[in-house]
Amino acid sequence: MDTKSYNRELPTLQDVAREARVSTATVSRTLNFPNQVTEATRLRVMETVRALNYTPNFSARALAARRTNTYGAVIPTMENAIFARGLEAFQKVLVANGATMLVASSSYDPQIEEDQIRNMIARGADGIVLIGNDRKPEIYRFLEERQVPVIIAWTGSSLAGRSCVGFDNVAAARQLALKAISLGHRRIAFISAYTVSNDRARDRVAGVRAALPDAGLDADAMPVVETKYSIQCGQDAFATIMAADPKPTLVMCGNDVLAVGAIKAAQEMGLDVPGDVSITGFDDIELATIVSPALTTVHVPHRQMGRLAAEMLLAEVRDKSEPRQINLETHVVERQSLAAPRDQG
Amino acid sequence: MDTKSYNRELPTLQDVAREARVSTATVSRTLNFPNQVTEATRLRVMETVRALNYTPNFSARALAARRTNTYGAVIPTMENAIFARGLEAFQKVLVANGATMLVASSSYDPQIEEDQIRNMIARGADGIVLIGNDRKPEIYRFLEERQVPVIIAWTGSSLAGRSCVGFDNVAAARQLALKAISLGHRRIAFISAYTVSNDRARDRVAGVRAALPDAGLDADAMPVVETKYSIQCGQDAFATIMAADPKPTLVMCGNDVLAVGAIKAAQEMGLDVPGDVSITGFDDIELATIVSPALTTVHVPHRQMGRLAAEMLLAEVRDKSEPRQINLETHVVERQSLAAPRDQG
DNA sequence: AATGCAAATGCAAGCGCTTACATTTTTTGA
DNA sequence: TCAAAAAATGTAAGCGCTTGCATTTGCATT
Repeated sequence: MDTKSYNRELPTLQDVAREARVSTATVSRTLNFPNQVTEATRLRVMETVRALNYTPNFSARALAARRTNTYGAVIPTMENAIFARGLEAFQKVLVANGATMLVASSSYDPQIEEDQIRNMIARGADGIVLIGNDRKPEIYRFLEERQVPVIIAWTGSSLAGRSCVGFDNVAAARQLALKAISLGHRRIAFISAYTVSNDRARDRVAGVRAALPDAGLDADAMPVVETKYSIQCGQDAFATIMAADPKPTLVMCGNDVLAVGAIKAAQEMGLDVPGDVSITGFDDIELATIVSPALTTVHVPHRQMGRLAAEMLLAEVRDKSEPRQINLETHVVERQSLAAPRDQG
Repeated sequence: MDTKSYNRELPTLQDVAREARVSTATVSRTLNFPNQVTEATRLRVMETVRALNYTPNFSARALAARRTNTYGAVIPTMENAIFARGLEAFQKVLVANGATMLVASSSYDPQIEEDQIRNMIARGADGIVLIGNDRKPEIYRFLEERQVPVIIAWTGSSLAGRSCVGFDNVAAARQLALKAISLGHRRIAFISAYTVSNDRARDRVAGVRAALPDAGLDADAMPVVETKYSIQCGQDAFATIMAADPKPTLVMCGNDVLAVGAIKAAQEMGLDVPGDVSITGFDDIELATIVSPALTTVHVPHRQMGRLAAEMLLAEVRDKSEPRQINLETHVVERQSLAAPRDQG
């Protein structure tokens, strides 16, 4: 026998059992349900565990227990701080409960998202967090078939009694639009992320549209440019929008990243923000306070969503608790990028 | 028997084997080594797989094969875009190779980092990426014992022949400092992250110190304030530093986030940047171009590091390739926050 | 047609753990 | 003090897959 590789073999639960002179069942129980075991046994087993430097093999545990203690999150991108923070909070709760997080990003691509979801399930995720409602029904069917608890985040309402934790994108966008209207804005344009398979983006546009009739405006007349989420795209979209005549007095953006791009573009065009044109964002990430003028935007409770998503998931898996729908508050954060229009044409 | 739960049972490899009239070994081979199997068999098996909607159970696979096809990354924080981007690139390569990423963040806390590392290993990560060299020797011993390949990222040099992919923090910081010195700066202060158990932070300070003698300055005389990485902390640290007399003409920062805080603080104090005081960053994240004045900083190849880390890890695990040490280039990005000092006192 | 060899397939033993059920030990209370 | 109940422990059957080795099949060669 090869001594070297022999030495490399990791101790198993069997080894611990033999050494501690108990059965493997007792070792397992000591590790998983310490109070089902006499104190004397527990001490002896734990001592052996330490002595052998034993660590349980999670694959074996998962296979036997039919549970991985792993929870997945499939997010659109890690590059936007808003998701990064949600994740950080999500992870914190999981770790505090002895669970592990699996992360994957889909780059806003439905096909990649589907692959990632299936992959996570194949890897035995006990539960999963997804962003937004929009995806093929068969994915939901698949998830139900596998009986994997799902939490839809970033939206306050979901269909079919699915759990969700988020906020009302329509209402939030509407609220911001109403504020702008009350300041006197009448020519409003919108830079949105692509709305196909992105209900959050769609809802935000819809929210602004919903506010327009209050000011006697035609909701359908609002110019909307759709693009990808990036600063550069925001810049380009802004240029497109400002080519119109008459120009809008306010350009609302689907998120802060686009808004930062818009501000940059405006400044490059020699326009004063908010003097010549107002710009608003959505999310309230750190960027919003850094850019100059600071962004008037909607504050989204990212950390809270991450934390609650983890708690709900754990509750559903461990305590078999019922699905819940949590709708959090958002609020408009007023900074400098939105002001009354100079000419109220 | 409960029909419902019976129906819920997922098909196993056994089921596929029975249905396709082959042994389980053949199904396994069809899935893992398709070219070891006749085309006829392969087609029949794959057809059955589809018909039964079979998905392999990763825990069982991992247990039997002694490999999880999972790779871990333990990073200080997800909230800094620089790590988020590295991760995104890391994941992309893994996914393209049929592997999965496990992520954990340590909040710059060595104890949490250690726990996370052990946890990832317990979960059977086939390889792991860590940021920087600084950690207890026993962690490295543990990793060696388990024979888990490790890649140290964010630094171009590592001890004991360990793999690394990164850049020379000392040289990069020195280069930036030299540029500042050539502009005429003599009173330089530094805002650093805590340097305990953070070799990158230490190296950056050391790099600036190394540049000072060139200008006939005393390296040890440079004021250094250590703090946590956050905009707020950068602001506070800047205030502390500017309380000195004479004030520095240049405040260099350990990363862009701190630098943005410093710029904010300067502006709140009514100081013009770079007129009254120059400020530099490190990392070159998006923030650096958004803040006004835009940051002069060191560009760090985050995406490339993430990509290479994944490739190296896969190579070490799958092809048993030897550890490599990759030292990437960095370069100074000149923007507006660094200029010649007004008074060359 | 017989032979030899390589390729394809099958057999069955685990991988390291959990857990239903059986057995033993301890506790309880009359 | 002793039987019954409760608590602790043990037994052993898997969980769903991979893989070394044995067997069968197909094909080229003689």
